[in-house]
Parts: sequence; structure tokens; C-alpha cells
Amino acid sequence: MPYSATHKQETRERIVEAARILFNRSGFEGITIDMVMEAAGLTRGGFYNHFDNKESLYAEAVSSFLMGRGAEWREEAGVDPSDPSTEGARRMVASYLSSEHLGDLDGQCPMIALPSDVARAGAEVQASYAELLSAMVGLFENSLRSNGTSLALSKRKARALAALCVGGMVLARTLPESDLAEEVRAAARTTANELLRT
Amino acid sequence: MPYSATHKQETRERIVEAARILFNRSGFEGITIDMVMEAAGLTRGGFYNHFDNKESLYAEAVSSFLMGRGAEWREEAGVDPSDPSTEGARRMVASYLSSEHLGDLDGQCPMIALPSDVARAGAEVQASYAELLSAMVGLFENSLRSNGTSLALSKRKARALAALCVGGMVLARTLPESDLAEEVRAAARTTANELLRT
DNA sequence: TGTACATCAGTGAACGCGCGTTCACTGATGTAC
DNA sequence: TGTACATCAGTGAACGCGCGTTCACTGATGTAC
Repeated sequence: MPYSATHKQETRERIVEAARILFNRSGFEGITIDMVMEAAGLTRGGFYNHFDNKESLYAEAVSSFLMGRGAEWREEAGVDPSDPSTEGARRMVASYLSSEHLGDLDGQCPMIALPSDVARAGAEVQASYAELLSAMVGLFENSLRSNGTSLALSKRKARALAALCVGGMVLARTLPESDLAEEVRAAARTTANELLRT
Repeated sequence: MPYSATHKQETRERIVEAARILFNRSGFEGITIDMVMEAAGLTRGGFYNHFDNKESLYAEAVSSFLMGRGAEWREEAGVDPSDPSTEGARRMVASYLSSEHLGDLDGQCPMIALPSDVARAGAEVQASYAELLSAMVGLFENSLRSNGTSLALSKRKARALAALCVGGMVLARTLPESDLAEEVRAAARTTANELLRT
């Protein structure tokens, strides 16, 4: 058996990581397989040793976010069962709607960068995107529950928080030069914090 | 002077209208100039008699929304100065976050259909998108003001409402098969109405 | 320990197709006389 | 009123380029002996 057992796996992960960053920056159509492979230090032809096609890579790039920065968020937001407050959700809101996150084109949450792309993509890609939404809503919901909020209210607020976070960031990202879009992001943050307070 | 004075203008409007619908459905990259011209009952070559390039048409298609359904919304939402309530904003929220709007791929608000596309487009396109956001925020703000809400609070709530409306719809549109995304849309509506009540 | 071999990850040229854009031409229409 | 003409909106073939995908080949590496 040529090459070590993990060699191919490592290469594959390098490709996915390069793809996640590049797709985040420029979207599905804006990135070619050549670009991804070059960023991974490889050449075009090898791509099909690892993936069926471009869309399949795209789906994996989207869901790979959960293991990277997504995991950090989960930690920060602290599923800390000993913390009977909504502090976790509050940290998540502050981080998600921050200007750091807005400026981080490479590392941003794909829910912000890619909604129109995903709406027109296949089931595999939509499933990856749905994982992200589900993780975000679950995080908010758990944090609210730990505070003693009723299940029904926790569910509703968690979903409204997701709409505020994604909506505020999508508008700010879409109009990077717009003061108004910046104000929308700020108002979304304030309103999200109010939802967590009451 | 051959052809009547309005002939060219009418053709141009037909092209823009066809483009608005098609781009709403399939995005900038998903639609070709051939498709647009065919939908307008013309052939490819004539396109450049009317527009500099594809992106220029795209910008015009986005802003043309304000004259069509956008105008209806403005009317419905009633800049009715004799109505000292937030009824106008409430109607707007109900309409924007409705399942009718979600299902109306052709007639939907381009802010929902095209954010990722626009984020990567040129200044002209972003300016068109900004017009839409500005109109929506202005509508909410006026309605809140007419209710006697303070200027600062009206501004903040209007911006948060925009994030809720766009965020809720973007997620529902991106994941058309997802129960969770539907719940996000419903929660965004409830929370928006609460913002208008208090 | 050293060597021949089999495997398969990676290479790069080529294919096929689609699309934005250009351009020489056509023909419908309003105007001048 | 009727006719020749000038204009220019619209036509459709062609160009050039880029990109997803395929494929025959290469060469690095672990294994058998």
C-alpha cells in the first residue's frame, strides 16, 4: 500500500479547508476548481480522486465550518450547565454580530456569505447549511432554557435571535459601504440583547 | 425618425421587467442574456442597443422593484398621516414575512433573493440594493414615528425590523424544505409584531 | 539489508460546452417632397 | 396622397475565453522476497 494510511485523508482535508475559505470569499460560481486545488498546493487533475464534483466539495466546505470556528463558538458560548443565565447566548450574539466577524471574509459563518448560492444548490448543500442553522438555534435555545425560560418561549426567542443575527449580518455584508446597513447590524445586536434580557 | 418616440423606451422596460423576474428566480450567474431577451420577445444581439453590459441590467432590475410591488407595499403600509398607530408597519411585516411572499419567486423582494450576488457585484448594483433597504427602513421609521415613538427608538426599531424581515425570509428561502427555517420565519414575525406593540 | 514490484495519488493536456460581447446586415417605420 | 429615402431597432452568426470534467501517464512510496 503506497503512501501512508492518512496521506490521502490529509490531502482531502487541505482541499476542503482551502475551499471553505475561497467559497466564503467569492461564492460557488466565483471560485474554480483550479483555484481551490492551487490553494491546496495541488493541480487541477487530482480533484476527482477526492470528490465526485464541485458541488459535493461545496457541501463539505459549508459543513466543515462546524468543526472549526463553529466549535469555538460552541465552547465560548459555553454549554456550561452550572451557569444559570443567558450569558452563553449573549456572548454568541456579541461575537456573531461583531465587526470582527463582519470583517473576517475568510472565517465568517457561511450562513452569511452564501445564502443565495445555497438556495439554488442541491439537497446535499442545503443539508449542510441546515446543520449550521440548527446548531445556532440549538445553542440559543439551550442557553435560554438554562435560565429557566419556558420551552415555548425559549424556542421562539432562539429562532428570532437567529433571524436577527443572520439578517443583520447579511445586510451589512451585502452593503459594505452603507452606513444604514451598519446601523441595521447595530440595532439587531441591541434588540437581540433585549430579547435575552427579558 | 423611425419608430415612434416611445418605442425604444417600451422595449427597454420589457427587458428590465423580464430581467427582474428571471434574476429573482435564478440569480445573476444563473441567467443569461439570451434568456432575458427571449423572455422579452427579442433576440440576443439587440441587448447592447439598450444596456452597456449584463451587470448594468442587473442593477436596473433590482431597483425597478421599487416601482412595482415596492410601490404597492408603500401604499398598503399606508403613509396615512391620519393614522396615529403603527398599523402601516404591521401590515408591512405581515406581508413581507407571509408565506405568499415566500412562495412568490418571481415577485419577491430582491433583498431576499440576491444578497450574496449583490455583495460580490459592483457599486451600481449595491446602490440599487441600498435603495430597497432604505425604502424599507424609512417606511418602518415613519410608521413608528406617527405613533409618537421617539426618534431614536423609532430608528432603532425600524432597523431591527429590517433585520428580522430580511433575516427570517432569507433563511426560509435558502432552506425551502426545512421545518426549522419555517419556524424562524414565524418567530421573526411574532417578534417583529412585539417590537411594534411595545 | 537491499532490490524489484505493485499501487494509486497526483499531473497536465485536451475536450466540450456555454456565455458575454461584437459586428455586419436587415427591414420596419416616420418623414420629406 | 403617394413614393423614395434615411434612420436605427432588431437579427443572428461568429469570436474568445473560461471552466468543469476526463484521461492516459508519471513517479513516490510501502511491501514482498
